[in-house]
Amino acid sequence: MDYRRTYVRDLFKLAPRTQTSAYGWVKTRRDSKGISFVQLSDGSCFKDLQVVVNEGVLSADVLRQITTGACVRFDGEIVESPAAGQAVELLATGAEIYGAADPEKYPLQKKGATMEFLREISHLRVRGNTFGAVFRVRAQAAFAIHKFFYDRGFHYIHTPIITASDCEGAGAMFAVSTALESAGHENPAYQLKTKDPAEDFFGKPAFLTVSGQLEGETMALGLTNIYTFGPTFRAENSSTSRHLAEFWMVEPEMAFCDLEGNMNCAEEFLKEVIGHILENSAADLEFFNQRIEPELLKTLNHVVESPFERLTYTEAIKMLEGSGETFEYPVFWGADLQSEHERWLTEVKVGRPVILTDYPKEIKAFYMRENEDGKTVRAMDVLAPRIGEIIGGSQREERLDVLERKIQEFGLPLEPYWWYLDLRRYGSAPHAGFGLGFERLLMYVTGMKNIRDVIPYHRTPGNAEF
RNA sequence: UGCCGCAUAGCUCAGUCGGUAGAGCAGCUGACUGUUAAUCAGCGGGUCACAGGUUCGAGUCCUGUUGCGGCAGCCA
Repeated sequence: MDYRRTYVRDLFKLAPRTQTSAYGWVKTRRDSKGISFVQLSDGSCFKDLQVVVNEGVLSADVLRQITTGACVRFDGEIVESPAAGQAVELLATGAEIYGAADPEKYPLQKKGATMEFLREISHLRVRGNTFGAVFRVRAQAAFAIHKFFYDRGFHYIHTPIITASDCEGAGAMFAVSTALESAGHENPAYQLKTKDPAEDFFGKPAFLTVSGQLEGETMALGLTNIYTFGPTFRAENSSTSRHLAEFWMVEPEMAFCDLEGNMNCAEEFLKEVIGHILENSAADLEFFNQRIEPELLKTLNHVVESPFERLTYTEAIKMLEGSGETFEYPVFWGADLQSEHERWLTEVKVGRPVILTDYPKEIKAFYMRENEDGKTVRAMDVLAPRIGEIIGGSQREERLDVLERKIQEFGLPLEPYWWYLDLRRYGSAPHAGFGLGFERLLMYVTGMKNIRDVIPYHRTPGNAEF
C-alpha cells in the first residue's frame, strides 16, 4: 500500500470504465433487493463516493461487515451513475475489510447528534460531515497563513513554549516543574520534591508561554519581518464558548512599521486568508452555510470585498454614547469596552469587522507605544461580528526611557526584562505587530458556535481527555 | 470565579397531580431490482447522573455532590 494512492476526491475525476480502488470508512449502507449502496469517505473531500454492490459480487461474510464505521477497500470500475445525486460511482468487483465496526456499539450515527455528544467522542467525530469539514478547513487556513507571510518575505520563527518570565501580562500561566513527582507507578499519589524554585529544573519558576510576542520582537529587530504560529497556554479559569486553555496563535512582528502599517497588514491578512479558504474549501463552506450558519457565505464574501471600518477608541465611545441603547455596563471614556459594546459596534452599527485604535493607556499592556497626548497608546483591536476580538495588536514602545517608565508604572520589575530593554538600548527601531487567535478565526470562517469544536482535542478547565 | 439552566434507552427527547418507563431515530430480523438521512413490517433494548432525605410509595419533592451547557468577567 502506497500513500500516493488515488484519493476519493480524485476518483470523481476519473473517466468511466477506469479500473481502480477506493479506500475509506463506511458512512452508511442502503440495501434493496439484489443491490447495496455504500457511502464511502476517506476525508479527502466533503463528498462521499457511492459504491454499488450487486448481489453475489461479495461474499455474505464480507457484505455483513460493511456497516457504518467499518474501514474498507473496494475494487471496481468507475461508471456513470444512472441515478441523480452523483455523476459517477464505483461499481464494485471486490472488497477487503481492514477493520470492522460492531454496529451495535459504534457510537457515531448517521443522524442527529448534538455537538456536546460528539465532543465526548472527539476521536471518532472527524469521520462525520461536520468535523471532516472543520479539520479540512483548519488545515487549509493554516496553509493560507503560511502562504500569506511567505509571499511577503516574512520569516517563520519558533519562539519558546517554556518561559521563565512570569510577567508577560497576558493572563494566568501554567507552571512547568519537575518538583512534583509521582510516588511510583503503583501509587498514583504525587508528592512535592522541593518547594524551592532554585532547586527546580530551570533554577527558577518556569511557565508555559502566554505569547511569543516579546521573543518575536527580538527576532524582528534583526530579520525585519517575522511571524510565529504555535501553541499558546492560558490558565485562566474561564469556561466560555470562546476560550481554550491551549490554543494556537499567529503573531507577526514587523520592524519599520507603525500602527497604520499594522492595520493594513491585519486587514490584508484576514481578507487574503478568508479569500483563500473561499476559493479552496468551497464544498466545505457550502456545507457550513447550509447546516451551521445560514449567513456564512454572505458574511465572508462581504468581509473580503469591503474595507474594514477604522475608528479610534474615542470615536467609538462617542458612537456608543449617542447610540440610544441601554447597556448593562456604562459607557464612558476610560472604560474598557464590554462584549455588549463590541457587539453593537460590529453587528448593529457597522455590520463588518471594525478596527479600533488608540485606547487609554491604563487598559492596555505596558509595551504599547504612548501617544503624544500622554493618555492613549497605539493599540488596535480588530473586532468581528459574532465572535468579538479576533486580533489584538499595537505599535510597540521603542523608546528606552518611556518603556522603563511604563514598566515601573505597571508595577513590574525591570530586571527580568533586561533583554527586552536591550532591544531599545542597541539599534532600536519603530516596530509593530499583532496576535490572532487561530481558533477564533476558524469559528468565524466555519460558523461553528463553540471554540472546542474547531480544535481536535480541546483543553478547558476540568478537561484534558484524549 | 459569579449567575442561570440541564442530566430518563446507543442518540434526540416526552413523562400531567408523587402511584413501579414512553416515542422517534439508531441496532437486529425480514420484505422490496437504483437507493440518496431510502421505504415498509416485526423484535430486542433502562443503575431515570451519584449520595442522602421526606413519603405507604420518588424519574417526579428537598439537600448535597459530580458532569455538561449558556451568559458575564478575563482574554486571542
